[in-house]
Amino acid sequence: MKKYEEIADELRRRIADGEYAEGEMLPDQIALAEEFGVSRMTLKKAIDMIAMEGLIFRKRGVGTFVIKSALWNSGDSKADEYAGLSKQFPNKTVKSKIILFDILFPPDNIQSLLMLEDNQPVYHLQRLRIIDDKPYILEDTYFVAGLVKDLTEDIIHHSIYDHIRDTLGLKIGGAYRKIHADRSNELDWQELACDQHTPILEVEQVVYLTNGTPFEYSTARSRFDTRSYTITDIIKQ
Amino acid sequence: MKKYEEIADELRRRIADGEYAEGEMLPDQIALAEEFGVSRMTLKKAIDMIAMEGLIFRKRGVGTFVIKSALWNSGDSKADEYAGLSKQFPNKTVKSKIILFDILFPPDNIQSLLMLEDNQPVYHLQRLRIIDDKPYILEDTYFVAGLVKDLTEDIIHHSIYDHIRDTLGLKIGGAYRKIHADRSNELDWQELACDQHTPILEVEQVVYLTNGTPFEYSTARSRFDTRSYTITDIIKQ
DNA sequence: CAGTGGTCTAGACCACGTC
DNA sequence: ACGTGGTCTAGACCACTGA
Repeated sequence: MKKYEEIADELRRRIADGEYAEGEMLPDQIALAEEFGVSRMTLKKAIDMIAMEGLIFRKRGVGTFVIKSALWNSGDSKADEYAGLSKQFPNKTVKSKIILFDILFPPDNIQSLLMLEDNQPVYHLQRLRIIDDKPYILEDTYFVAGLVKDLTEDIIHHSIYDHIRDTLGLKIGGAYRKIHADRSNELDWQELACDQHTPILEVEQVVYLTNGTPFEYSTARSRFDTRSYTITDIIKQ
Repeated sequence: MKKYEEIADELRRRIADGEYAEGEMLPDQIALAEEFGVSRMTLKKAIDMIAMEGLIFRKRGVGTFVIKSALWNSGDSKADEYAGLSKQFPNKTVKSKIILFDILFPPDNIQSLLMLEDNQPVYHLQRLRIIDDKPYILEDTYFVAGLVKDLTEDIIHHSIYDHIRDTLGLKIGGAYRKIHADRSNELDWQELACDQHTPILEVEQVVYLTNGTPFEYSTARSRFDTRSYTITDIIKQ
């Protein structure tokens, strides 16, 4: 365990426990460095981390303070987003209905978004994700077949991301997302139990590996009254 | 100008100009530190910055590489989001129609989101933002009156965020956002030129100062076919 | 094994706010 | 003037990868 991570953990704990109360000033960096027995640079790295998380803020010439809104506290680790639905809802039953599973050469727009050549095939997968027996998300996904190998019927019924991460050993680097509202289409009516005038929330994304190679293009559609997308945005000053 | 910012700028330029091509390895940190005449710690800080922006990735024991998708390149600085519509569309005419402007004690849910006591009033402002003479966003905003002072008819016709930042000297720290799809309501029909069955994209947010004090709660509604919300998400490894 | 990036040090000086 | 956080150094050692 790196020293700055250990120190950051301890500082997070002190804030959560109220040892450093909201709005109050922390001890200065020199005092903290002495307390933890590290150099000031190392201590500052720990401080930088929890500042990025939005727990504290700093004023040069004044001090370091606990931020007032513990609102977006340490609870929701962003990594969950890529862990799959089963991890996001540990207390619910998550099932999948496979609507379509095929391998093919992608249409032009998708080929270009995934930066593919003409001879590179993709898996095309449509799944309805069902939570506690209610239809929740209608996924339409294209995976680059050369990267996301060995997709089987068994895997697509469970967590594809577990397979990508654990079996294939690929590392996810990030995603580009676009969130729309949309009119519902025939497939929505069938699968999401809605009618022609039900608004739909759609999350469209391209997901990349750490080296910048795109490996997935997908859209995820839900009824307007079952899902919303949340973001906490902290400005780097 | 800080040294690590200067170095980061230069490295960004080299990547943009193709001097370091996509997928290629950069010189190692010691060589770069010597070239720029700085210590390795300072050079690494510059490298860290552009890695967070998603331009490069690193493999310990191997090297530092230019990421393949220069897609989400340095173009779109996120700070724009808080600069107001007039800055986001510099080539278009941005107008505002004031629908409602009032000062009052907020309803309970908003009082709690803004962490206010019973005796703290808020401004309530409804504006239609018009771009190139087309209705675009219907804003419904509550400002904490104790923080966002001296709102006048003149200011609300132009940029409120300029007033907050420049005149009042407040520093924005971040925001918590929720993005929904919704059915349209009567006000939408009137102001956004749509009918009863037009889906609406709504961005609901609480905006905070750097010390964590919330100062704004707002919703921004648009027709589904005029706006979408984009995010680039880079995972810290 | 050589070469890479990651961590850490003990100190120095600077920029800023407050008194 | 003083105390705060921000930057920077010159060097050390470690962890990992690939030949």
